[in-house]
Amino acid sequence: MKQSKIPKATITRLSIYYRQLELLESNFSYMISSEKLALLCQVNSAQVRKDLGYFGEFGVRGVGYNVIELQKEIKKILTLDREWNMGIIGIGNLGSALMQHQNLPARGFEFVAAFDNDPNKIGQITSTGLIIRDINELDSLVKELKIEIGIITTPPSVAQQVADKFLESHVYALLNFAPRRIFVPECCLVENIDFSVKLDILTYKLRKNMIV
Amino acid sequence: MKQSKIPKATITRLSIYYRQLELLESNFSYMISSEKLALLCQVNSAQVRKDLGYFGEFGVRGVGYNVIELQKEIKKILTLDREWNMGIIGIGNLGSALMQHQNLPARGFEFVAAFDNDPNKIGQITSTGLIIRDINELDSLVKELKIEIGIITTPPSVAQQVADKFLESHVYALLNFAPRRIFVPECCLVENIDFSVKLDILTYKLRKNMIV
DNA sequence: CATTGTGAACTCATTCACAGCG
DNA sequence: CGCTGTGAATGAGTTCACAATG
Repeated sequence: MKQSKIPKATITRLSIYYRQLELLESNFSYMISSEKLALLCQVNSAQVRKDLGYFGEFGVRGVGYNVIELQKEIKKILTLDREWNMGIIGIGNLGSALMQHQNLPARGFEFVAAFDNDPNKIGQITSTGLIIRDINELDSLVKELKIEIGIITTPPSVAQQVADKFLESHVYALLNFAPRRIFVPECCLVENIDFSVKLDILTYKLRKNMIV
Repeated sequence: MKQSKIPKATITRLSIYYRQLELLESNFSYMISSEKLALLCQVNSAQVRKDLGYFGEFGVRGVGYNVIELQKEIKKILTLDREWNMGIIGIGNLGSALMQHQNLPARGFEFVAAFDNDPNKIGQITSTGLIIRDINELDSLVKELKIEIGIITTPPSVAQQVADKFLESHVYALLNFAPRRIFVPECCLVENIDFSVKLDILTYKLRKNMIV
């Protein structure tokens, strides 16, 4: 393992390869070449080999990669070979939708606590059986439930405050769905998911491609 | 306008600048320097100037950019200066959450039709007042309502079929929330939003940063 | 002998550094 | 004088091309 400067895009692609491998396994594929996997994931085959090459030699020359073995390796690389406890703040439509997402628990991501600041919501039970808590309880629940990942599904106006709360409670990995950049110290990881940005990209390209 | 090879990331950032400018306007800021805007958007100031430079000269040397003017320019670049009609297929939790999203209509993105294949859902009214339609009605409604953007919020197993349906109906810009790559011809635009990929990135980095 | 693994070549993107200008 | 606009320098990421090999 020569962990020399791994492109961020490589990690994204590993995640995509992984899901494709799950699919291949469920179709009883035994081996796969970088060429075929690349085709399925819509990348270059050299890209697949290089991405994997950052972490080891997982293939057999002249043959390809064992589907199940490669899955296991990527699982290890991405640290998906364990459970991750997540807390979510902001139990609106989006937050509720995420909590009900079937795929997440299947992949080791578990919502263990839900928070909101709306007195009408606090105390209610989510469809997945969690009691909606007051944000003031965050600190104690993070400790008790070993929450390591924070999900922000609040309106943008309070996203920063919510991020600060997570930090105070020592949750240093955040997934931010609010369409606003949040500021965090060096030690904290943030990934943003902003679908209005994606819509903007579509409309830009639509005009540029002269489809419109 | 010298549209010579504009990085895709530039478009993403323009969208981010735009939202930041909206915020600045609501705070009654009149002018902003590339330095300050860069700080707010967490990028390099030369990056801001270069991104804008692809499309024109919008600033005043020695002074900066007029907040309202720059907004207008970016709006034009991203084609946000008009309405976009969207159809959505897959009215589960995520689909419902998206339709209720306040920000989208405010920015010109309107859900004008909702589709599902579940007979129990078809005919029901969404919280935003749309009748849930059978997917067979897609073709006629695309024409009638001038749908130009398709949103896919189905389970991954049917994402490809749904994409094909959109293509048959001449919807050539798709936003795919299903965690599966979809295959489309050259002429069609796809943007993927896959939050489990983002979670995988977080867990990878968590271990790498030795926070865990 | 088909396919991996990988240095080298290339392409794309970001940042520097400063001339140009209001 | 201060900040924009931009060519030039640097850096990052992808693809090529082929030697290595099960």
